[in-house]
Amino acid sequence: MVKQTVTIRDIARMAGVSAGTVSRALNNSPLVREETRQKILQVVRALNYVPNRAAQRLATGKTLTLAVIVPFFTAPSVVERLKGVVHTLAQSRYDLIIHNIEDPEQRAGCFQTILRRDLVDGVLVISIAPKDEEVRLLSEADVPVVLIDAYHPALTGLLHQITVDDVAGGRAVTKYLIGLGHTKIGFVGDPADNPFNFTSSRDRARGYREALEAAGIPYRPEYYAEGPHGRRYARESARRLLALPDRPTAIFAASDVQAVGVLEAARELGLRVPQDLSVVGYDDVEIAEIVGLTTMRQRLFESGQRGVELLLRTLADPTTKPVHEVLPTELVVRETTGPPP
Amino acid sequence: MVKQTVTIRDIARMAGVSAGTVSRALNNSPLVREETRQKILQVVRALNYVPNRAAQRLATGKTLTLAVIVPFFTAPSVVERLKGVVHTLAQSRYDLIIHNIEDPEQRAGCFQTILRRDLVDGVLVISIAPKDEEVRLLSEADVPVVLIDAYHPALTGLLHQITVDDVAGGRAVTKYLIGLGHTKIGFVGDPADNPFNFTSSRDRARGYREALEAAGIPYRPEYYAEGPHGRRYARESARRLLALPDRPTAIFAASDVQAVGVLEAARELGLRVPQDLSVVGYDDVEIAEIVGLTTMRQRLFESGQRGVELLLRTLADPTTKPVHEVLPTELVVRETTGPPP
DNA sequence: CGGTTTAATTAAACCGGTTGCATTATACAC
DNA sequence: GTGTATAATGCAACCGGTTTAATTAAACCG
Repeated sequence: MVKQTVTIRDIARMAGVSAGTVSRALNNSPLVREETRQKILQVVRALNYVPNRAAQRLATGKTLTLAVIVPFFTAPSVVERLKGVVHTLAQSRYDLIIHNIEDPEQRAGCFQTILRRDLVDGVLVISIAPKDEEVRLLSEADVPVVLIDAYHPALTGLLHQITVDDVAGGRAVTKYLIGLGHTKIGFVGDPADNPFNFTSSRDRARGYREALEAAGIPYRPEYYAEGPHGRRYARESARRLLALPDRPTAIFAASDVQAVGVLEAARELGLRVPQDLSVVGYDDVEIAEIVGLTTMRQRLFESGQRGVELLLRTLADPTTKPVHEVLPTELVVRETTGPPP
Repeated sequence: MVKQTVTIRDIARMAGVSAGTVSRALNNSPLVREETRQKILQVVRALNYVPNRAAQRLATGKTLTLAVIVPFFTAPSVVERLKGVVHTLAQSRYDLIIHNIEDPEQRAGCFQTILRRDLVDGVLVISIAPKDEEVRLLSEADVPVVLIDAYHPALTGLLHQITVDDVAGGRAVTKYLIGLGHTKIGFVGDPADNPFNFTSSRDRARGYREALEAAGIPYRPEYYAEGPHGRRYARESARRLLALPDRPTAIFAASDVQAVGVLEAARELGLRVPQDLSVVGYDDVEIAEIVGLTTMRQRLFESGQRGVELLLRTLADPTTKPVHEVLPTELVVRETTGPPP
């Protein structure tokens, strides 16, 4: 065990006061005479004293640390949200510890250990929708939790939740394509049932079906393809769709990354975009602008930012009522969409 | 101050032993009879006891936490390295706290506070080359530090450093272009003198000049352009280069992101790639593959991974000699390069 | 000026673990 | 059986802050 170079008692001795007074002086207690405080601060500066974090935590029960649980390796949109979190937290005095979820099994253990008061003061969860059996764990956690891009109906009113209305977004994209004149519209997304319990693709697909129905266009199962997230799998899915005898004239991809896969498939097959095929993505991450992709913009960075704000507010005032905020989306039309051939 | 629900003394009482024995049992001390240990573990499980981290830290002087200092908002390559760090650390019992550097002023403060034993046990620094005045701070830090994609000659032998040979990389790219027959080769990069003290662009430019010289091609200052990192600025730089009366037939960009900017400029000007203009990037991040960019691949993820390994090794055995590892690079030829027109 | 409030300060008891040292239980040898 | 070495355990002192209660100093009042 290594002893600290300068402790509060050293400061106390040198300033000719007791440790308690030094502590109060540093924590801006009004119980210290201004003159005494100045003397103490002088010594503190002279010795370059910084209080021991572990001791503070033990004594106060506060950790001054927050945790973020994030599936870091899944999608660029997740990184963008994380950036929002990191940026906003930089202005506060909280430290941020990052817990990456690499595979589904880690989830349980992670939730179990993290949600304890002596480890962190609060938790942010990005893009991991709780399963039914995790609801109790989350609602009974003894630290405040904020879900970003994650949602469970049973948690409304218990936790802060920040989402977008993916069903409405999916509807809007599909309606836009229908408005262009398309009737043969395909969908490429993640498996509705996936180990991380990502719900966005599922919800966007629902909006897609609703919009078709509303326009009186029958839903054709052969136009719906799902596969693991990522460009490669999306490309394969798109290949299948585009190889159909009566192939779609437009494809709605559940994310920009997948839309790029669709574009690659189109290029392989010699289809011109948007003349032969229209493609729409979702998220508006940087790559969308680069490849000129029409997409549904989400406020990714802002979602992280907002999550931190809510968490900090709750920490400052634990009686804050948990809210469910729905961030807006916005269609960004670029060069991958046009009327059907 | 909130008291913990279950403490080590509760366990001790219920198991009919002393707190010290419980502590030893949980830390696998050989000083505990197997039978006693089992009895204790049983109680621990029954009460769902987890030791208080703050108390452990205070008592042992170990924090079980590492910090990573990273300019999160600058480039995708940085994110990729961070992923390597996060992934590798998941297998250890260390927590990772992330410190984002958003602007140059934060650097100093960040280094000052982080490098203290009672905050973290070790520090990783990604892509931030120390300035001369920071060298002392780093070498006198009372925790081990590993630099990833960052380097200072005065720190050799004092800290672990993981880099690539950017000068050699720049030379190789330029040589490759010369081999294709190009003699009019431009360079688009970051300012050699930038607030974050990023050195990679500067070094790659040096390699570029060396290769030109070695081939007997005179260096033309009007073929060299620098501007803030990012696609936009690179596009502007490229526009300038391509507007020259005797414009270059190839452009070497200091990063993939910048190479994409160059491609955009070429498209604007109606130049075909690679027939009219060859473009080479650096890093091989995901976007390079998507746009079919010829580039110099770096082992980004691996650099983070390796950094963690070295840090963990040093923590386990403080006598470990600090090394300077140079990771290899590899030219990946795709569709943006060809012989000059 | 003595008595009473009020303001500052100190002393000591926490917080919940770990660990050196003393002590007791157990094993072993003679 | 006693003596001695060894294995387990208990006790209490840490670690370095914060905070309550007790104490002292300063201010106020009639």
